[in-house]
Amino acid sequence: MARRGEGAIIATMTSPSDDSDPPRHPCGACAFGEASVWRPVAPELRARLAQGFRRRQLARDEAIYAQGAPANTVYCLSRGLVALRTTREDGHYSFVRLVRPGEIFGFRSFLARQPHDTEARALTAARVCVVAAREAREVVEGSPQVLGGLALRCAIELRRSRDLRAHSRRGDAGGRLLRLIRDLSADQAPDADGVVRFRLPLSRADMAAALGLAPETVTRRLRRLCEAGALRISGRQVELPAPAAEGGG
Amino acid sequence: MARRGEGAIIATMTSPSDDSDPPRHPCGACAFGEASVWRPVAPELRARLAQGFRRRQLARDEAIYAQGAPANTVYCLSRGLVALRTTREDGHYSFVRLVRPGEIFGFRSFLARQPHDTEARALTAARVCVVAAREAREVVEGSPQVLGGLALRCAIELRRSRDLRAHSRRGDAGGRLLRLIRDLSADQAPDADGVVRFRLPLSRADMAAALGLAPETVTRRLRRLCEAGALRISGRQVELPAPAAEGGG
DNA sequence: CGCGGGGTTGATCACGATCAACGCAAGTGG
DNA sequence: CCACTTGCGTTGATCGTGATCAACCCCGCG
Repeated sequence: MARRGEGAIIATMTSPSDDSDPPRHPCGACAFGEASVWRPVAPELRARLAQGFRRRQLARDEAIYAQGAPANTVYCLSRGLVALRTTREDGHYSFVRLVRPGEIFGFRSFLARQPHDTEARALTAARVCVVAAREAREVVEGSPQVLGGLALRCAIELRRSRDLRAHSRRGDAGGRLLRLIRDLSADQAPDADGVVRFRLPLSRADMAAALGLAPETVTRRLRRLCEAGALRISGRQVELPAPAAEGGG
Repeated sequence: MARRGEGAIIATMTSPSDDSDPPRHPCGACAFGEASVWRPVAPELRARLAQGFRRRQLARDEAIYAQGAPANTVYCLSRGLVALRTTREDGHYSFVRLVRPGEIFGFRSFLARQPHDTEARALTAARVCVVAAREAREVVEGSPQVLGGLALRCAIELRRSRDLRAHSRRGDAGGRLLRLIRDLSADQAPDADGVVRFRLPLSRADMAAALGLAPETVTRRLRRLCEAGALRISGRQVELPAPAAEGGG
């Protein structure tokens, strides 16, 4: 439950317990059964929830919903990574949020009853649990605890967003970039030698958008980070050496 | 109900209807009775809400709660302006949010059941409605609609925060600064000649923190804006000429 | 009178944006 | 199999911007 580093670009939710969790309600089948927003669902609503529930397998780069689309579903990511982006009329796009396993998305539009203001797209092969808005509303209206959980997630997300904004200027681009990559590697288990090797789920343009930089700057800073020995990167392939226990606090 | 400009630094909630609204429930006394989060309070809970309810008059620069303080209250601003700021260990502080009349604050910590991560301070003489967390929780647990309203506010705030982050880099510092000042003047009625005259509620340092700039840059850009005729400013006193109907769509 | 905080000004400089060109790999179609 | 295209990433050159450090000013205040 330890709070992640002050300036963490991306924070994790609770860690998945085990996949062997018995599927007691629709969402119980995923690893986040206990932590699911739908968890304390009233028995009489369980069937209703099951009705609006379905699971979806996503290929890398597959779209989940488009910007401006009506928000008639709430999503929970059980595997993989999902990016939330917005494109504006002038063509500029920004990286709104990275969704990690166990997190829900699409709920902001669901709560506000507005069309999605972001586009959701799988960054890797992924699996999402989908709950139709109609059933979701019934469940939410029937069980205040679920609504409370939703509100809590929203509050958490709000804090994260604020932290992001506050820290978006802190330090130089290199430091922020390194932090972003470290955060992206958080799910990856280190190799035997302590080095974390993984495929970067974000393009240079994505990283640039996430950090408020130009793609060229990302390239250059990455190279400087390489030269400084902070990491090795070739294309999307990253090697992140053990952080040498520098995380004091 | 028209949505504010895309890049509005600060968005307004609903406009106050009238002060003559009969005080049907504790919050009915303020101008936002109809729009209050506590509004659809169940009759049996009204007394409970009244118990935890009180009103507070604030002088300019008076603190409402400190960063790190336990979040045992939820606030609704009925008059004046309030600033939410965070200070970090290294001394740097950031301007998290400006609270306008009709908006609630302190609810994020209330929802997350965490101590306040921001400090709240009145920027002008202000009046807040305070609801004790204990009673607030009872009301929220007893009436899902109130919780729903709270969640909605949270969702709105989340969107605002995201927009802020996405736009925080857009355009040059001068443009963002002018937009900030225009937003700050939104409550002010224009003079007979169409010029809006008001006292700036933010210090240079606050504006800098809100925009991610250095105070010196704020000073310089303000002067350039003056020279360009976009506004007149002397100390905290601002004159904002009519925006020449440039607000297209 | 000295003090202190907020605000201003000046000089300097590193940083990152921008534009343009190029490399490279993965598709695509013949 | 090879030309062609397309998108992503890289490199280079240039330039404006805003951060930083330092000094100073102004004003209120004890």
